[in-house]
Amino acid sequence: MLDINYIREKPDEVRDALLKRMVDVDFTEMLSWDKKRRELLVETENLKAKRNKVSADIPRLKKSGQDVNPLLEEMKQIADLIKDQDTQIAEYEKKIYDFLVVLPNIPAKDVKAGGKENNEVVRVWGEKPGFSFEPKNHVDLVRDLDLIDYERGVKMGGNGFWLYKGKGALIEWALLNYFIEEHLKDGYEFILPPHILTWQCGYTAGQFPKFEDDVFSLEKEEDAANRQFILPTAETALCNYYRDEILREDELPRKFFAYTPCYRKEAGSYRANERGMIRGHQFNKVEMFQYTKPEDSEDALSELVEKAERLVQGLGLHYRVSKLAAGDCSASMGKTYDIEIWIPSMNEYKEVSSASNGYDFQARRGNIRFKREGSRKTEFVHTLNASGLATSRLLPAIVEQLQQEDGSVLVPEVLQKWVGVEKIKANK
RNA sequence: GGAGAAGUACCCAAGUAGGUUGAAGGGGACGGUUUGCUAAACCGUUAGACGUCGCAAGGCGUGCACGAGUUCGAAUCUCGUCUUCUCCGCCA
Repeated sequence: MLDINYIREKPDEVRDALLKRMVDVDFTEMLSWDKKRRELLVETENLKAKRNKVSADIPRLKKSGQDVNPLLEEMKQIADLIKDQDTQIAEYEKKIYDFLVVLPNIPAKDVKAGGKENNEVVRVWGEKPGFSFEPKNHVDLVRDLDLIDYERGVKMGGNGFWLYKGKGALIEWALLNYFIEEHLKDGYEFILPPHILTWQCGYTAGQFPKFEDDVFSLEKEEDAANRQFILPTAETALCNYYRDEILREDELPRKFFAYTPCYRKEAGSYRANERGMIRGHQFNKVEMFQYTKPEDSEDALSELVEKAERLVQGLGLHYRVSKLAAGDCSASMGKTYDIEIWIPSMNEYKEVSSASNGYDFQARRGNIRFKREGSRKTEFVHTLNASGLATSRLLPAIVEQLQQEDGSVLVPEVLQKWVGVEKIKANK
């Protein structure tokens, strides 16, 4: 949620910033509602002050034997007036809320305007593997090596699902263990959150109300706040850990990570070139999350990117880091770096981690604040998240980048203690 | 799923024939006195938060789980919701 005070003071600045995301917003009408609301509010609060005063007087006057009936009559009218104005105020508030709630975050100053095409590669690690033979794509590789079963996955879950088996399941599990081990080393706290969340969680994270159609919802409850859905990323859960709480300065930064499967509808995003495990309705991910003081969030973002990079480096896979243009950042985020892994058969880099600074956007929605030592004021914290990492695209990258001429695949050294072998060979 | 009970500030907890409760009292925390230091004792402070007006000092409004309602006036009465606990049922 954007700060209405900021919009009030610098509407043009906010407008220009959102234009970088190609979102054109005219605040004129909204600000007129805001003005009207505050005028009404002042009036109504004065009436309430009077009501409070008179209501306190009444028992006293009664005691002294005075006739209070005319006063009661007058107060009745004031009560009606208050009620009427409260309703009007609520209407304005609703309109303002509806207007603001769908607006995305303001991009950071150093983020480029425009969409995807303006993303900027800031770093490349390793090199594209050169093959002296005809390399296979991951769909064939995982089938030949018996790591993934697409057909039976679809039989069980329908289109968009697969299942891991044997060494495939072991590699997947090894990846998760590897991530967990690294995050623990860095002092992050391990969380296993609920996989079903209330609507409020999605709201805080900034996914709702705009992107409700992207998640799997459970049966609809009439009461919006109690509606539940299956989480699309652990960020949605971790972002709500401190919802409606006030932290002490010395509690920050807070660093968490969580493992959960991620469930997404991905409606309409199927493309022929995304067969295999590039995009499915369910994938595994370890997610990092930080709550920081405002002045620390830039450094925290660097830390998260670095951590995610180190994980990929540990696997020995070629990747690059892109700084996303404003329009390609997700709605809640003001700055995002993607770590993209090389998938040889697709001749493309695919995101395996997205590290973002949400600044105070989510904190405002979730009312997550902190208080500085010795200060009475509260301030919003900053929230950051980064995948560390998503696995469903790592397995394809591993098998494709590390495939050998004989059709086998090398197991990255860091995973060997869990997988139990150095190389996966076809059974046949 | 069924039946009961409960939800008051950091914690515990009083408070129902609606009206000086702008929520008692305790604990804790913080400050002070005493002390070589600590403890104890004693004295004092402690509703936070949000909104709004104001250059400011400060004023006003809202707040007793949440949301509606009744009333001139609600922690207190009515309705709905949520959460927790106990018991029963079902079940991995």
